[in-house]
Amino acid sequence: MESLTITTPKKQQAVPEPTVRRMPQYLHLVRALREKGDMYVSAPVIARMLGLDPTQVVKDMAYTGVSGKTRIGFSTEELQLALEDFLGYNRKHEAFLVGAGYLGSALIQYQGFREAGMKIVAAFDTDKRKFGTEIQGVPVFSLEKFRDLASRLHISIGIITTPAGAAQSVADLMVVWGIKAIWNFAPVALKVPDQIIVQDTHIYANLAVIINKLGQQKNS
Amino acid sequence: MESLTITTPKKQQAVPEPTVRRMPQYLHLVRALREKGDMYVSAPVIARMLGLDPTQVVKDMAYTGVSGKTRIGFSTEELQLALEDFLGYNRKHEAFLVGAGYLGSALIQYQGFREAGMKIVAAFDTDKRKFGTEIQGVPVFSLEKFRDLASRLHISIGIITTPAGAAQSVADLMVVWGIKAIWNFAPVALKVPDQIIVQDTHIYANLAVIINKLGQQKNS
DNA sequence: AATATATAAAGATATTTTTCTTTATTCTCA
DNA sequence: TGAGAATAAAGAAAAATATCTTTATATATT
Ligand SMILES: NC(=O)c1ccc[n+]([C@@H]2O[C@H](COP(=O)([O-])OP(=O)(O)OC[C@H]3O[C@@H](n4cnc5c(N)ncnc54)[C@H](O)[C@@H]3O)[C@@H](O)[C@H]2O)c1
Ligand SMILES: NC(=O)c1ccc[n+]([C@@H]2O[C@H](COP(=O)([O-])OP(=O)(O)OC[C@H]3O[C@@H](n4cnc5c(N)ncnc54)[C@H](O)[C@@H]3O)[C@@H](O)[C@H]2O)c1
Repeated sequence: MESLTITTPKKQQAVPEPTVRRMPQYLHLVRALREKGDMYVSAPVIARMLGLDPTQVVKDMAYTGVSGKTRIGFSTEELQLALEDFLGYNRKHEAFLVGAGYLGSALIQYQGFREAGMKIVAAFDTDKRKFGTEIQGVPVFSLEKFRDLASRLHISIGIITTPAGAAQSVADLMVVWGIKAIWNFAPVALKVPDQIIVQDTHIYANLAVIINKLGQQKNS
Repeated sequence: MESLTITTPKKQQAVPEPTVRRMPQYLHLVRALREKGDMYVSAPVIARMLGLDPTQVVKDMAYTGVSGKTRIGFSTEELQLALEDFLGYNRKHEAFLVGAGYLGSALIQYQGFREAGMKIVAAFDTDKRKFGTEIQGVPVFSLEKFRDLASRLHISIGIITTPAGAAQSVADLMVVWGIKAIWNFAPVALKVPDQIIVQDTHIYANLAVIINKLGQQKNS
């Protein structure tokens, strides 16, 4: 099978993940600068504001395709457009969220995602009392409805904010319904087919880092 | 100043951050295994269940101080205790949360943190309507009260879930009040003194990774 | 117009993290 | 009791990432 393909298809650029993770920060900053009226910004300035290494900023900027002017910096307008394009803020991805609890509600309500390329169009739960309700205009359905809706609409992202015990079965469902990427907030390792993108957001992990550093500081 | 110290103090072990971030996953798994009645678990088994490399699991386990038995694996009881100790789940850290909105409420309500070494003891906001209310038994105060309470209690962690615009000023306050670590959920880069630990949880970054991967998949 | 300077960009190096190899132990099963 | 097999542990190699260095360019200043 492998030997039949001419070469590995090679994703078009393969931007390093740490770079991708920094992109939203750049965009946030550049938007603020433009609102302030700044026409240009240099990599060293960006670096200082975000606490990064200047050359790293230059390297990251290279991935946006924007070329800076020596001694002037990058055009903020050009940068903003390039970053928005890079992050896919134009082509809107639609998402389903399963588990309309506290965290799920926070995500649904959050305006930021709308202008960030993702729109949560429906939520699902197993709690009867939530059926038919709305969270910021987003309807909450019974999980039974999921199949029907997902096949009709073109939903690419599935968000899991159910308790840990239910996460795997929800993921299995999402795979069946044709979801392309799963954004998982439950503290479990999901098992899904290779082609499905899984992004875990383990809030615990961040807490662990904090507590570990606190402990280190104490014993030094 | 530097030249006076014999050598760099060298934190006692300096566990790699990726290792620290995996520790909660291990603990979650080991707890589940113990409940199931398993007395031992081997690194390869853990690796398979969490989708990790077996030798990486072995290396991570080494940091807990637990020694495994050849052909048997690690004692689940020993592992659980060691992981809990490593993650500081025993010595309880107390935290203040500022910004009792949607996300803040979700964090406060979340039971998981209580058994994870951190207890949110009070929340603060600028919205008058929230003063005097409680979220799952955690009182919400005016931000004015912050100083007074923080100095009396021994609060080591400050959680910021305010809008981005208010985050820096809240961080400044936290520094003044003697907070040791800041857990920041607002999408901004905080400027604080060196000795203050800052952990950013930029939910945007995860979304960026998903959308980037979706885009790559499409163009391949 | 000439010079000094800040900058982008490309290349090289260093560091961190993961994966691969090897070795030795000890438990299981014949 | 002994051969075989699965494993932990330590070391080496590889990969990914971040930092440092150099070079060339364009711009503001004199
Ligand atoms: N709240 C936080 O701050 C936080 C932090 C870290 C991790 N998490 C994780 O996020 C997840 C949700 O946390 P939460 O605090 O919002 O919990 P929650 O109890 O408020 O919400 C869970 C929701 O999922 C629904 N649900 C349960 N089983 C379901 C199923 N099989 N299908 C569909 N819906 C189902 C419940 O009815 C409920 O509405 C948990 O896995 C938790 O570990 C939350
Ligand atoms: N909700 C999410 O899913 C999500 C996702 C990513 C990032 N965030 C970030 O988390 C933060 C909070 O988001 P949210 O959705 O909970 O917003 P929210 O509006 O629900 O909550 C913000 C709260 O902060 C309070 N506040 C405002 N200014 C304050 C100040 N100076 N001091 C103290 N309190 C103040 C408000 O009264 C409000 O209660 C934002 O910075 C947002 O960008 C949220």
